[in-house]
Amino acid sequence: MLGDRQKSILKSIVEEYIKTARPVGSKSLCKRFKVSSATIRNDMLILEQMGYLEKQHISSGRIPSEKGYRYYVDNLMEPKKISGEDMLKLEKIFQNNSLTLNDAIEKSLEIISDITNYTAVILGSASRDNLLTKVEIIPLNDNNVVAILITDKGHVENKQISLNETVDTKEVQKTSELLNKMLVGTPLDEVPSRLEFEIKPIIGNYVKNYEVLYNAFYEALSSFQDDRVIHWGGKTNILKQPEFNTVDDVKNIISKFESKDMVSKIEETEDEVKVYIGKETEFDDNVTVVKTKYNTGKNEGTLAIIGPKRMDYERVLNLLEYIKENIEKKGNL
Amino acid sequence: MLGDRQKSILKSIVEEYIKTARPVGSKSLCKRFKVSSATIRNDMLILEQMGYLEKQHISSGRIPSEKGYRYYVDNLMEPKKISGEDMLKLEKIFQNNSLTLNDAIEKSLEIISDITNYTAVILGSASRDNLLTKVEIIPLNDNNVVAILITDKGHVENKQISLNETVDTKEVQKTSELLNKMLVGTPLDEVPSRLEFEIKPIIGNYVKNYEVLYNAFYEALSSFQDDRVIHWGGKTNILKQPEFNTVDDVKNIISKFESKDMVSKIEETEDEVKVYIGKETEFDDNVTVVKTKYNTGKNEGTLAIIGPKRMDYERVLNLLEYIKENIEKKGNL
DNA sequence: CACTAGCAATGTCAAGTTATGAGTGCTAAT
DNA sequence: ATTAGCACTCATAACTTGACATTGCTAGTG
Repeated sequence: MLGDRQKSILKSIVEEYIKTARPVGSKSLCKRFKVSSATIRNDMLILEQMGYLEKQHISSGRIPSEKGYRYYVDNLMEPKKISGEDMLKLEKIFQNNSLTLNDAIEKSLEIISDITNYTAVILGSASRDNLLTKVEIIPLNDNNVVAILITDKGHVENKQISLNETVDTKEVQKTSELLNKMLVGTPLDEVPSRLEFEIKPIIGNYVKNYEVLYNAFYEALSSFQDDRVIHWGGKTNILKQPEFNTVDDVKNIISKFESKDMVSKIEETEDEVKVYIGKETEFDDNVTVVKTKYNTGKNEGTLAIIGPKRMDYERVLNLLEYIKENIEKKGNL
Repeated sequence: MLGDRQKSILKSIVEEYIKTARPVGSKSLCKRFKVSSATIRNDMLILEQMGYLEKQHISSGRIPSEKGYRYYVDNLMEPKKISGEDMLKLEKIFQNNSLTLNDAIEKSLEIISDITNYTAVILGSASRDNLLTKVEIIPLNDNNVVAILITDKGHVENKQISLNETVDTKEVQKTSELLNKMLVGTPLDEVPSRLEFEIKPIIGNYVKNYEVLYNAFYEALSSFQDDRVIHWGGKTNILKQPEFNTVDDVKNIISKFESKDMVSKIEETEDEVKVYIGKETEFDDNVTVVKTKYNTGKNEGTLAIIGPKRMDYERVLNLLEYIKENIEKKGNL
């Protein structure tokens, strides 16, 4: 479909635009291809007609379209090795055995956001993937207790509970034992339904005054559902990119970062490093998201890099690939 | 110092500017004061010379200076009662007894941010004010445990710990018991030093292989130090204000919201509702922060509203006052 | 047939121009 | 003490201009 030179021109334009953020004109490519600018222009025209390039206005140079970036990522870019400098910073983290996996993940993504100037996000594992390991109920004073849930991934959730009436500590204790006996091993997102259908019918047999306690716990344990650890690296880095040069663009992306459905839009289910460009992200048309699920057996979640569509794909893909591998290696020890 | 009409003119200008965000000209005040625009201008000139008013350029109307807002807040504004509508929304929260104090605080500040379109912040109590109530150590697998700290205010912190070598569960258990015996009742910020000077010298008597455990716990418990619960309401609300109409202003305030010393800049030590305008905030020259410490005996922290200097002071002050009172009433039950 | 030289056409951008309107400061009169 | 009147200043928006970059097209060339 595309001639060799056309592919090569597309590649050059994408890479030049990634570097400079300015539309690329035909003249600037003459030397590299040893043809006249008119020839380049002819090829550019074809590339534009096929949807790989765009113009900002009739007499501007060309910039890659989303289709163009996609073609570049899928067919043209050449994997570069991670630079020695970058490698050094990351190796330090993964060779430090006293860091927990979570700490290593957070630190490495912070480094990526630092060296790339993009924004990095880590989403902890979804509640459906966490099995309840222990429920702890700790009394604070007459009316208040703290409920703590610990999951098999080491994730901890807590919620303070206010009991309308003073309840005997022993009853609280019994409830706690019952919950542990019945709920350990349950995926976090099934806790509410098991509370309702398995605990509720029998709790009266064990615990006096059970209604107060049951209601309080039901509300507390249900509220964990959509809680999710989010860790940001370089949250405002993306604002440094020249594409965010209007007030509206900046406000818009910041609002999206703070919005409630950000988690669901960013979460990745695929096991490899994937690239989503512009509309493909379903998050924001102006950005590219490179992301992957990591899974160490004990622990899983999503790693994501958010940057402009004009992203340094070769570099970011390799960095993320490298980190994913090292996380999974470390996690399997 | 200031004549009655001059005070009244200042009040009008502040209130008009709060409402419209546009400089106020002399003509627009003629009707209200039944004098000519020239007379108003003469007074404006005096107010400007005394530092209460400013001009954006030589032929613009006047806007209040920081000193002008300060004078308005201290001397001119008249406390308005909270509107019935606002009151209704807030009462619902404080009359719901099954909400914990923390939930009530969060919900009420979210409502304030909603109805005012400013940004609300809640800072949980500082670690120095939290006494350790319990340390829980929960094993996940051979190499990993979760350490959980519970404080008397119901605040929970947790940290996963990776042990380089496999350690006998019994030893972990003993360490946990020792930590509880020695540390319960300690303010959170004194935990590290007590670990070092009281636990370290004796832990060897109780626990085999204590070095691995001690080091891991030291690192984990020290990392809690500056952790602090921050809860935002309407974090991006402030961007809706017309004063944030350049890219730089938006980037600047967002960066400040994300910065590490945000907590220390916002924390309030005074027990009443206080107003900090512009430079007085020591946080950002373009904003006003209205804030107060709340203290229920069991629980304390800071409530803050961040908005433009052109803030609806009468309303915000009363809302915050109302919430503070209700929090403390509820907390003392 | 692939390539090229040349050129008119079209757009951005920055700088300069103009007209309009809002609002001030000052002065002389009441 | 207050006012009417006027010259003055400045922001803003609309328009103009010239410099520049780049394109699409056409007529040629090897």
